[in-house]
Amino acid sequence: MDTIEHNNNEDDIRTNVLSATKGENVSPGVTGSSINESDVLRKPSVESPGTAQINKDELVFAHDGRLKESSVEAPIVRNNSQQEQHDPSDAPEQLSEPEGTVEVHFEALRNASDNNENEDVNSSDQNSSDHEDTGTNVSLNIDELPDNLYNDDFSKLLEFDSKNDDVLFNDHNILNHDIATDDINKDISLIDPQVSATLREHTEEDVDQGKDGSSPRDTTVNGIEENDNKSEGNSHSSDDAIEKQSISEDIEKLTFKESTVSPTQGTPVKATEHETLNDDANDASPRSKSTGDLEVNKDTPASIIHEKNNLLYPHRNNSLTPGTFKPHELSNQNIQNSNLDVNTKEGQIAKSGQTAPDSNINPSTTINTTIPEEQPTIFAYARLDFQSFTFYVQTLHAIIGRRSENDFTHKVDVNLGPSKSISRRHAQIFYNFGTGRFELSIIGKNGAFVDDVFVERGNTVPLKNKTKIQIGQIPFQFVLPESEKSPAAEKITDSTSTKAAKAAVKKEPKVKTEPSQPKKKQPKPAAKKEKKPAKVPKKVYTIDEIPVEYRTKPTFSYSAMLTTCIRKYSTEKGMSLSEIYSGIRELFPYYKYCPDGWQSSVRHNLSLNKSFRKVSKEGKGWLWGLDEEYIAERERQKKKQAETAAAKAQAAQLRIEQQQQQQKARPKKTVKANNNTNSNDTKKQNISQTLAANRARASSSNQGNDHQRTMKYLQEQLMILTKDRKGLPKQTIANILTQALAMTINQVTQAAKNKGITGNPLTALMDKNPQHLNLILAAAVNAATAKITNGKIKQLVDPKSTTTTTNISKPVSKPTKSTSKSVSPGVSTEKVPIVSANEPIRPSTASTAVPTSTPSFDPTSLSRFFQPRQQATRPTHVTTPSPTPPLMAKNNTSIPQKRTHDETSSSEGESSSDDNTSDDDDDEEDSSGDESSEDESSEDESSGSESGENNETVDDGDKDKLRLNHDKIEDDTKLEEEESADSNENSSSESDDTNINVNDIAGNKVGNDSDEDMND
DNA sequence: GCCGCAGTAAACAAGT
DNA sequence: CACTTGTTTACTGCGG
Repeated sequence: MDTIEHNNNEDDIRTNVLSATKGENVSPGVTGSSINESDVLRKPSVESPGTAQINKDELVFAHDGRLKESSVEAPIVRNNSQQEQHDPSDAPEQLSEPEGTVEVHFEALRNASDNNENEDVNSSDQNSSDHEDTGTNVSLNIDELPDNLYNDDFSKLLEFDSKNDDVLFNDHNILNHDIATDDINKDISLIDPQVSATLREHTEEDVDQGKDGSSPRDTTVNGIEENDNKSEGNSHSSDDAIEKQSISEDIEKLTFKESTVSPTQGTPVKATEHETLNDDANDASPRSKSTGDLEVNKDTPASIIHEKNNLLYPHRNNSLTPGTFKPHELSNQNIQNSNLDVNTKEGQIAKSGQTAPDSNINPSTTINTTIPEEQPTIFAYARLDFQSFTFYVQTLHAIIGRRSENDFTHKVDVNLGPSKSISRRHAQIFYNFGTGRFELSIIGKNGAFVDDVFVERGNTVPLKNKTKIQIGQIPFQFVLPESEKSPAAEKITDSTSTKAAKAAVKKEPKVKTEPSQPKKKQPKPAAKKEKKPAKVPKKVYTIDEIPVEYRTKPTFSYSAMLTTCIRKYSTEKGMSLSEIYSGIRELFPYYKYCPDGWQSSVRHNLSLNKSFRKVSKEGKGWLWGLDEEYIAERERQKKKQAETAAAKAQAAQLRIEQQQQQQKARPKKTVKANNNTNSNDTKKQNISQTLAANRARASSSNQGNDHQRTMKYLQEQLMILTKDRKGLPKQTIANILTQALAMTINQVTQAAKNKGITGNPLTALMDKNPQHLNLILAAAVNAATAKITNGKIKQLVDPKSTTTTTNISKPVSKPTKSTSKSVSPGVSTEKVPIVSANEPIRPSTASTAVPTSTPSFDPTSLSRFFQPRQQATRPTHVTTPSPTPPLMAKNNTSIPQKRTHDETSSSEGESSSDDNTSDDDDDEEDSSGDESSEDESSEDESSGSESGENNETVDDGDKDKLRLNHDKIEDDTKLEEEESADSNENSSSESDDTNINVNDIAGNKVGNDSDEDMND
């Protein structure tokens, strides 16, 4: 049951730790508890007691972010509690901090939001030193921020649709609403579909958070493994699952079709088996009716179930072959088709030939009322033998529960009758591809007995052949077809650990049932074997399971990630490999969901890259650290190169300009003597130099300026907005502001990102429609206030009163006017039309593109500003106020197959392009920049690449700044920009996680940004 | 087309 | 024996 994605011990353990104390209410982005990641990480061996680990199902993503396998055994079941969490209605609660703590630990938030795992962490424990410091050092990470504000208004504000552009830039709508947090989450549905989807995903993720850490093995209870993870991870409330499904229905369906398991493929099991297996062989008993109370769900429209299944279990390659049971006569097709019938028609035997829409896709559950002998074999994955009837599991997922007479929204596949002791959704049986077996997730609050062992709600246990289950007063037995018991099957399952097994799993895990007993009689032995296979390859996540923002591979190079990770989490002694893995997962949740393989790259990088060194030895492995000197040195070199390049370029530019002037002066004269011969060369030179210069300039000055300017503006506005503090203490205010700022940044950027908008939306918005930005800020402040004050104060500011007070001083250097032209050459040239989800919005582009502040804002202009770069280059697009630029729409559409270089380059690379240095290097250096204070300070302006980074990660930088701001605020609530000289390294790594926050990471070059911010 | 860099994969060895 | 860790090598793709 332990299908936990990371089999790896330490990692898992850590993650477990993180997820362990998952609070009951895990709010996607907001977590009251603060977690010290580093601490968490450091506790390698801490086992999460009783933590429910979530088992995520398998969705395979290629390392590059492509979806490799669609197969999803949907871990549909999850704890109710979790479900509740997901429930939008709960959201308000989520907002409030559990502990009523006024202080918001951003770190925790980050963890929570980014890594759901963190949420799990006990708030109390987790508030570790780092966070405690937060009082002053409030670090904002984008990640920390709740991905979504539970506030209609807010979400509205963030809608970037073409149609939303207006909204975004026009206040009126917003003003009409109360930003009271009460409304929060009121209806996610109102939110942009994407957003809502995101929300759901987040929630789910939250639920799943623990999964990474999932302990390799499940705890075994009397031979029954309790897989909390699974239960949580796998078990999503069916409702949620459905929702998800509905969201991605189409996609899923497609996938599913590919992966469709045809019953025919299965090894037929002979009727005899069935009989043997089934003591009750008399399945024949009229199913539901026979039992009286028991009913096979007819209510549940089979179609729904089918769909669900399809969606949930779209295993392309993982084909689980149903075995055959003799009793019924159902041709394969019939069976398939019949499923629906069965479901729909109560008490009736499925009839062949009936075609349900989806019938061919998947076999569904069937109740067998007929006498076995009379009937030919039935193809089914498993069978539930009740006293008076038999339920054939022909789908990979079946819900067992009490059908509510009135409420038809609750659908159950197996109706256990009216007894109130049975929840409407009391349990789910589903096939876990990860573990290669059927599992039972207990959803009902009253739990269930499995093999005479009580299983509480939220737990998932493996189902072996003849596993006895009792729900309420109704006992039944889970029976696998004989084929499943076959040694072959066992082998497959057993060998999961091996590559072959993995491959097998991916391709065609035939009957991946548990290695149940070769002999039916002994289910227990099977259990034994199960343990071995316990190590499931890795959990494969369905797209739906993966939060949108984590579907794309981070643009950071491994070296950058490693640098960031080590900076953030490492102690003097260094970090172990497993810790590094965990750290990366924390920082870049993408790696929680993607298939393994990246670890190899990590190791490769550690070994190969001189930026990393072995610090000390621990056990069999080394503890890795950074070679700051090397990094600094490299950074310097890059800087130099960049500078020289910039200088060159500038010189060239000057020359050109002079030439032009001269030409103008004397138009007649063709070309200056200076270069007829070299004209071409010079041209080239000039162009390249110009580009370089522009880049350097743009990145360093413009971007930096924009960034700073934006942050400053936000700070100021926040300060203004919160003039009336309503008696809240400084600390609280600081926290609120921090959070609000982070929320704003996060939300805006996220929204822009979702819309495929590139550039720095914040800056653009600030320039274009500061009023709107203020509204967003106000909403964020209120949301943050409500959250931080636990709802005591719902509205700290009146959005209506927001006004733009400050003049936004734009750097002169910026190309103000034509957005298209203004775009820095370097940027413009970039190919990437599409912005990957991950791709941080480039501030630089946006900033540059952003026309100088214009008094009147054109709502439609938003699209212009945030157009993908390519478009940006094109004047036409820019000029045309197309409400919905085609490109923009991409958002979630799909998991980027690969992170395109564009993305990477665009987000990070763009800046780096100047240097040409590999991203990694840049990143590293950048990060290293933290190390070397000089670099940082200087870098801000000088290094184009870095600046680019900054730009890229506006959010990050913003966050950093936010943090700073908070500090400032706390101190005096003054906006003074003086920055205490921060010890770069220290601050980054230890004193404040803040410096090197996830945000930073997200922003690619953490170090620089943060440093800059700090310095600035 | 060459070169360098980065990413990926694989093989292999060593340690636990 | 299985797994992790670390190193090395080879290959590929991209960009300059």
